[in-house]
Amino acid sequence: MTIPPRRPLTLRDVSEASGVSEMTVSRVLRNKGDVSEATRAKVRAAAKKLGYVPNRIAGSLASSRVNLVAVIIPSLGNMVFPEVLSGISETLAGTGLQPVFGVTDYLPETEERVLFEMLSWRPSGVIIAGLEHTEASRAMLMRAEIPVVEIMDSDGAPIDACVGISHRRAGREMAEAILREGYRRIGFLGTKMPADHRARKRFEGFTRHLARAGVEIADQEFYSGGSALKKGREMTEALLSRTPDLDFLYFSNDMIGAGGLLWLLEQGFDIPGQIGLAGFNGVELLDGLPRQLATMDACRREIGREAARIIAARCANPAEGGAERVELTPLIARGDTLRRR
Amino acid sequence: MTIPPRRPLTLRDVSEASGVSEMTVSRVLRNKGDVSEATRAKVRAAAKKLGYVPNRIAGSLASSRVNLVAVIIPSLGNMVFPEVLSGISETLAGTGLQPVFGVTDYLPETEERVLFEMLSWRPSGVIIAGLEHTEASRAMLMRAEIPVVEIMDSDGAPIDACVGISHRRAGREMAEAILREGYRRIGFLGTKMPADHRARKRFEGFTRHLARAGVEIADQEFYSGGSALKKGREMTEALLSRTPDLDFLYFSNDMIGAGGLLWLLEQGFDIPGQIGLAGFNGVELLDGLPRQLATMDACRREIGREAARIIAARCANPAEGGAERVELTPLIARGDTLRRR
DNA sequence: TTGAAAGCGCTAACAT
DNA sequence: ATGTTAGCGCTTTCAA
Repeated sequence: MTIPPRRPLTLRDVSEASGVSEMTVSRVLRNKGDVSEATRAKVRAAAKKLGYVPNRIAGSLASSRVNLVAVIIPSLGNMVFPEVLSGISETLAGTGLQPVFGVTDYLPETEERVLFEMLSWRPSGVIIAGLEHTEASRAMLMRAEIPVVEIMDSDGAPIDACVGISHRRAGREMAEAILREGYRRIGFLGTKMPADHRARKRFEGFTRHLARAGVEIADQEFYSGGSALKKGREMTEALLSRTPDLDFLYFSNDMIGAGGLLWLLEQGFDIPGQIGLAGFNGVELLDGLPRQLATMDACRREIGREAARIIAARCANPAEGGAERVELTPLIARGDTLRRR
Repeated sequence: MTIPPRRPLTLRDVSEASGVSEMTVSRVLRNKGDVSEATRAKVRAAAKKLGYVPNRIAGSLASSRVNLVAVIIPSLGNMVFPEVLSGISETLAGTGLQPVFGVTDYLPETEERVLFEMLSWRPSGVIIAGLEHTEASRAMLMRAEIPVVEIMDSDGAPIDACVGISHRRAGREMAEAILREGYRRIGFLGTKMPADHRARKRFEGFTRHLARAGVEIADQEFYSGGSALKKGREMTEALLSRTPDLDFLYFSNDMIGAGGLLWLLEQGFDIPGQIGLAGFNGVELLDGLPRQLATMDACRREIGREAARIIAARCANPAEGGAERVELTPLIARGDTLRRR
């Protein structure tokens, strides 16, 4: 019985154990170059027996190739980002590339720090949420000379590639749909998050279209922190007790929309006759509600997939392929809460 | 105006731009060793102006120190793991350590692959969900000579440290509480996931205690995939139409419990008189439901914090500190759905 | 307080 | 098909 070493194993250990040169061992373990079947078998056996785990730090330094893709998102707290991440993992799975996640909490300075931290590992690409970054962050991304895909949003000027939806347009289309159904006394419920640029843009697109039709938001309510479902209830109650004649509530996300819906149903409101509702995101959760909340699909998984596809393609062939711009089209799902006519 | 270089900047570039030796530049950027204030300033200015991002691959190879902590979890799809991750990030934030997440989809072979992948980056520690792993995974973890914390579960033999709750006990305590309230015709609703060992253990603890009291599960229903809220509804309906005399439903997670609760309320059931309900996890979402579902807090954030604390401590002082075992105590929250008496 | 030399564990490029 | 050599960009160690 051999005594297990106190230090991590190296190629040399496998080389000695198998009687094959380090270089050939390296080739076998990477499936690179021609190695006879006999040698491969010897090496594989030795590596397995020893429990050798290659040192990618050394490998990456030597080859100046890193199989990591940095993925930077604002939050894990709501269900929107996990789905984007799934789309990314799923698509990257077959490519040898590995996603590494970083979370910014919607703070630009944190984003900057996380980005610096990740770039210091010299990843093969970056997928980052949003188009708004600090000057320093933009500078880092531009200097990095690697594919960068900004996701979720297409209203603005991307650094490189971009996959997302237009939130201004999403807001506008929802406004159109609401007006078309004949609603006029419209309330808005959202988050108190100046740094959530996508929510802000939806709001802008929404109010702008209303204004064009001569309609103004009749009342609004904002929240931060806590259970979104509960906040949705509370805000809805507050809004309606202050402005009882509202005939429509536009929620900036489905979770608060669901809370509002539950509360209104309990109170015996006639939906969508007396009051209509809409949220945003198209989360799976809505399927289980007593009524189908109207919403707009944010194409989350699709965005993840596309972004990963772009990164993978650029990594496989760095020469070709310019800065792709993919604008996805989110469709309104009218559900049961947006059909007055 | 200088022409930006086509290759990533190195220490040497900063050295040349600042007129300070590479070694001293390295010291400044790491805040290590004594360097005069004047030199520091020169170096900092040069690094900032050039937009230098250190190469951690080279740094880690040279120092054989890596600031990464591998975090391996089964899924991001439900809200249980994101909260664990938050606890970890939060606690690691001040330590210079950086979490890197990997997802296994509840597949042992995927776990093995992800683990291998992560260990090849020579992380400073591993946090991994569960106590059940393949032989190869266990072997890798043991050879790695780094702190390993298995989380979420304490029913079993950990490889090294361990932070979690006893799911058998959680199941047993819920059974006790249900029986104590006088319920006897009990239905169980859960997931079709043989690899979800924690759900399995809760189920075992639950049925075992019932058996001791001479009670058997009257009926059960399992699901996989889809919106958990919706599945909760559907399963509840199916179960009650098959076995109408049930007086209690134990759901293996809060999301399906919430679905069941909503359906029962719509049908006009008297809760908790006619039928009682309980879930598991203590998710924030429950706060916004029309009634407070009884549940058991799985201490998710706390588990993340503790695990991170252990890793950080062991990294700071590798000598001392054996394999800590932390068993947290999940408390029953009776809510509105578990109080017949 | 600063610098020079050696080498971390691997792989590219070039032998053989 | 296999081996040899020379680094990758940084930090450790030792010297000045």
